Order: sequence, then C-alpha cells, then structure tokens
Amino acid sequence: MIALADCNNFYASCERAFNPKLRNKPIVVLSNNDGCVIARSSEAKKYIPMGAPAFKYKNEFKRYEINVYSANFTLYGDISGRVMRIMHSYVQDMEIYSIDEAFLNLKGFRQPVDHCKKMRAEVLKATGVPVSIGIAPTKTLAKLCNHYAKDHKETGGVFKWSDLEDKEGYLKQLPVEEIWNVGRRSTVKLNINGIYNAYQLMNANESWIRNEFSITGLRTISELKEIPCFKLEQNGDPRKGITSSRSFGRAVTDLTNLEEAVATYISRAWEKLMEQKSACSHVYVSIVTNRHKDTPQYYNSITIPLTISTWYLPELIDAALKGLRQIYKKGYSYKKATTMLLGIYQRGDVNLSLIEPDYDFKRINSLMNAIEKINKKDGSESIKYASTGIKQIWREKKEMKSPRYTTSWNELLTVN
DNA sequence: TCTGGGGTCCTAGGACCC
DNA sequence: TCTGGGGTCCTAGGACCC
Repeated sequence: MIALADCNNFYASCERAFNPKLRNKPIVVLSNNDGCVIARSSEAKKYIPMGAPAFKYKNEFKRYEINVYSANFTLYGDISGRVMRIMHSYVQDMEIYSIDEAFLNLKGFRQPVDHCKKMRAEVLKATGVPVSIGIAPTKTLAKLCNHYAKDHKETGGVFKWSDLEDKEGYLKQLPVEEIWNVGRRSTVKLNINGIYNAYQLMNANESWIRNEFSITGLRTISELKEIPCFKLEQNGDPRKGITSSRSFGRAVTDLTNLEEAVATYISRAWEKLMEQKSACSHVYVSIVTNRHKDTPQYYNSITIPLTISTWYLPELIDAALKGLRQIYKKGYSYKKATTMLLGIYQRGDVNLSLIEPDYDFKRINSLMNAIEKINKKDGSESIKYASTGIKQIWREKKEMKSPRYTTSWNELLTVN
C-alpha cells in the first residue's frame, strides 16, 4: 500500500502560516521576476488561472482583493523540510517527490487511514500546512485518491482506494488528462483515438499503447489495474544535472552583463554541486531573446567539456564564459540565460587526469570548502568571484516578497 | 557484382512532472 | 514596461567497436 501526501496550495499555505490575516483570504504567489502565477489559495482559484501572466491580471488582483506575493523559495524550502521530517517520523520508507509531495510506504499498517489522519493532524498543528493524503495499491491510484481527498471535504483529507464503492463509475467520469503521466500531448492523441476517460484508457489495447506511448504508457494502464509498476524511489541519489537559469529583470544586450549573469548562475549551480559533494565534467550555457516580443529572435547553446572533472568554481566560470563568448551575437536583446553542470560524478569516482598530473585537488578542495562554509554562515554571495559583477543590472525583480521568517535572524516574525 | 551481425555509448529531442 | 525554474525518463539515430 502506498500513500501520496500532498500539501494543499503549498506556497500559499506557507504565506498564510505566518500571517493570520490571510486566513480565508485569496492569495497568489508569483514566479521569479513576478512573472506569472505559480500558486493560488482555494479562494483565488475562482478568479485566476494557473500560470496566468501577472501583468494581465492586475485588475483582478485589485478587484477581488487578492494578496499577491513574490516567490520566497527560502521560506518554502524550510517549511517543506519541516513537513517532510514529521511525515518521516510516521513511516520508515518514504520518497520525497517534490517540494510539497511525498510517497509513503504503508506496507504492514493495519489502519492506514487512521495512521495518516494522525500524521496529517500533527503536520497541520506544527507547521500550519494542510495536507491531503491518497492511499492505494499503486502510485498512479494514490495520486487519484489524493485528488479525491482534496475534492471531498467529508473524507477529512485522507482517502483510500478500497473505500471507493463505484470504482468503474469513478473511472468512467475521470478525463484521461487527470491521470498522472498523461500530459497535454498524450491527451490529444488519446482523444483522437476515441479515448476520453480513465476507464477507456485502462481497457485500451496494450500493444497499441506500447507503440504510441512507450513503456511509460503501458505502466500507467497497469497501475490503473492495481498492478504496481512505479516503485518507491530512494531519495539522496545525487542529481544527474544541475541547472541554474533565470530571466533578467530587464533586457540585456551587451556581453559584459551577460557574463556577469552567467558567472552568477554558475556560482549558484556550484553551491548545489558542493552540497551533494560531486564533481562535473561539462558546463552548458544558453542565451535566448524574449519570445513574447516582436523583435529579432536568437537562441543558441553550447556544451563545454572540462579537461578534468572538477568542483573548482573558477574553472567552471571560466568554461562557461568561454562558451558564452562563442555563442554571443551582437545586436539582440537577451531575456534569459541558462547554465547547467553536467556529467556529474561522485568525487571518489573522478579519474585523476593524466593530462594534468599537477592538478592540486587538496588545495582547491580546502578553498572551495572555505567559501561554501562562509556563504552558508553569512549568506549566499558573501564571498563571490568578481566576474559575477557588482551592479548586476540584470537582476530579477521581486517586489512583493514576504520575510524569510524561519531562516534569517533579521526577518523573524514579530509578535506584539 | 557482391557488402553481416551484434553490441555499447552518446546525444538530441520529446514528453512528462511539480 | 511586465509571460518561471528545475528536474526525470524514454527513444531514435549516429558513431564506434569486434
């Protein structure tokens, strides 16, 4: 038996947890740069669609007195950690699937619903975040039960597949696009072939599904039939690629500013590389103009191999800038840069290069550890490389950010 | 005129997720 | 004026090997 626990309107719930005035009030949270809506409280869902560009909905924000926040990922990440720790104290085995979701292994529990209700109550009390829980034999069905729990108040936030009386009826009224791993593309293809609901999908021809939707499609229909195909994954595996990308606060045309941004993004990616104690062998850079604008468009990317797998930041920045200069073209207004660290290895597995026998891993390691430590203590970018720039005119805008209540001494909640 | 069979690794692109 | 960011997995095709 597997449970999927999913925080309700997570980012909005985080904002609300520290601000009682927001209770029962509509809230939306905006993406970086205050670009589009990435979370809505239930009160806001009526008025604002998911992903809505913020500037197009200024009037609605005002008219319905919606509380608008810039994303505060430091806060959300910290709250997520607290929620996950509590849930982990209720089960041995758990897979953190995203910032606000986890699959729990409920094997062996006699009263899984009661157990989850207890867990749910503790999470709510300790963090203020409401969680919905779906329990089923497979991940796909647990996802569906989770939706069911969210949509039906009388469940108390916890719902089990085997308690559903008319399963066939339920699946027949469930559009295929609501099934986990059935996205936009597949929905169109399924609809063209006369498959509209979960029941039809479950009974579709398996070899046709295999051909059209690959092994993932086949697994999905098995999971609907209560045959588990997606296992509980182990957390803690190092990431296979680390991305840092950001839109600019304003368009950037000159190379110097792009260089600052790329050096800054690489530094962010390097922080994550350090956290998982890895080395990387390739650095990727791309730059792109604003596709929403009626101006000349340009996109290019490049992957630079490093002579030796490393976690030495100056070398990563160096490679990225080298790549950037190769793809940069004058005369365009750039909107966004993306950087990635690829070819990620655990440091123990790194081959000591025969080409550079003098590479001093000991020295760079202590230097990198020192920078990491200081930045952890005194804040990111306390120590940084000069190539990341001082003025940073390309920085994103965040005009409506809430305080980092739980991770910054200067921003603690004040109680009067 | 004739031109195998079986395998691995890498990459790009597509689709999906939150 | 203003339209997010960070991941995973699968597949097909090319390069290369014996």
